[in-house]
Amino acid sequence: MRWSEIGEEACSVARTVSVIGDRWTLLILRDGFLGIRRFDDFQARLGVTRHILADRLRKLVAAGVLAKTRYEDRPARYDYRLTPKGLALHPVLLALVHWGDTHMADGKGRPLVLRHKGCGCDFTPVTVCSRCAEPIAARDVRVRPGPGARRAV
Amino acid sequence: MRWSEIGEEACSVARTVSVIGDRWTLLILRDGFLGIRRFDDFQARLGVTRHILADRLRKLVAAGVLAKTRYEDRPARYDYRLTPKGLALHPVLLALVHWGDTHMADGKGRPLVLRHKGCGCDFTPVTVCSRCAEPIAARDVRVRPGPGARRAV
DNA sequence: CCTCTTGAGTTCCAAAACAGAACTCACATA
DNA sequence: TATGTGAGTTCTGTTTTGGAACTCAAGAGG
Repeated sequence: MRWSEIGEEACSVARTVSVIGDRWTLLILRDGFLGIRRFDDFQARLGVTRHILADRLRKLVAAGVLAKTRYEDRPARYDYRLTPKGLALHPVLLALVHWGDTHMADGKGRPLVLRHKGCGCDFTPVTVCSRCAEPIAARDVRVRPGPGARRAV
Repeated sequence: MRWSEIGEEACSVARTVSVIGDRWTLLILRDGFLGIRRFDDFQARLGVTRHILADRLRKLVAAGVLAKTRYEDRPARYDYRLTPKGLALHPVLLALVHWGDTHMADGKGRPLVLRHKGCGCDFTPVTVCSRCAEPIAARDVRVRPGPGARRAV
């Protein structure tokens, strides 16, 4: 199967992966959430080649995750900022950060500390059930085919 | 920068991406959470070429996300199952599924429905603050360098 | 005994993606 | 006129994929 085909699968993970399932794309999003907007800033922070960066930004814009806006005329200058669809990826990034902090630590402590403005405390993200608000573990979830399924699980 | 170097960054996202930031790896994990364990089952479901699958499974085992166990002797047969470290990726997968359901839907409804055994209801995952239990939005989070940081954010 | 099947891979080749560096283009400043 | 900046594109050679066939060990069928 080709990369270009996986977005057509009847699976939300496959569709999501078709948009963000790339090392550079995930790092671009990380920097996007940290406030990076300009081409050269992404390039300098990521160390990605300019060619690949241009390609990934184009794809993220096409997917509606980033919006390219002209922030200056003469000379024309553009930046890339997260759309509402892009901002909705925040839980994904929080989950990645938390897993990395917990399972890929190097003994020097967390590279970043997250503070919740709502309560003023440093926090870690917790995934809970939308119905009962209890934390969810892998064993607590039963999966079954939904209306959009094409095959049995 | 090469793929092999990004795991050394002082960033939990980069370290996490160095392990799971690959289209096939994420789909392997998806199937792992759905109970797939054997080489040929992964291959048939994913449509990935066998040597890429062998490579990704090897890397996931090396990273401690999957464990390769002999489930039969004579002939020797092995399977791959999630370790506790791998099971800890569950929130990442839930976040990916939820984003795909919400933002990549094709109008046919959700491919999978998740039921929480704890309360017996179909649910969606919600990311909340570990301190105040309120849902977290991107705008509610302030990020600052932690003890493991190597540079200012 | 000989062939077929299953599970878990490995090997080979061509096609695609990538890294690194240099180059373009439009304007701005010294 | 020379230098710099932002946002890319082009060129070249190396890696990584995709696709298909092949290996190996053992059990099953005839």
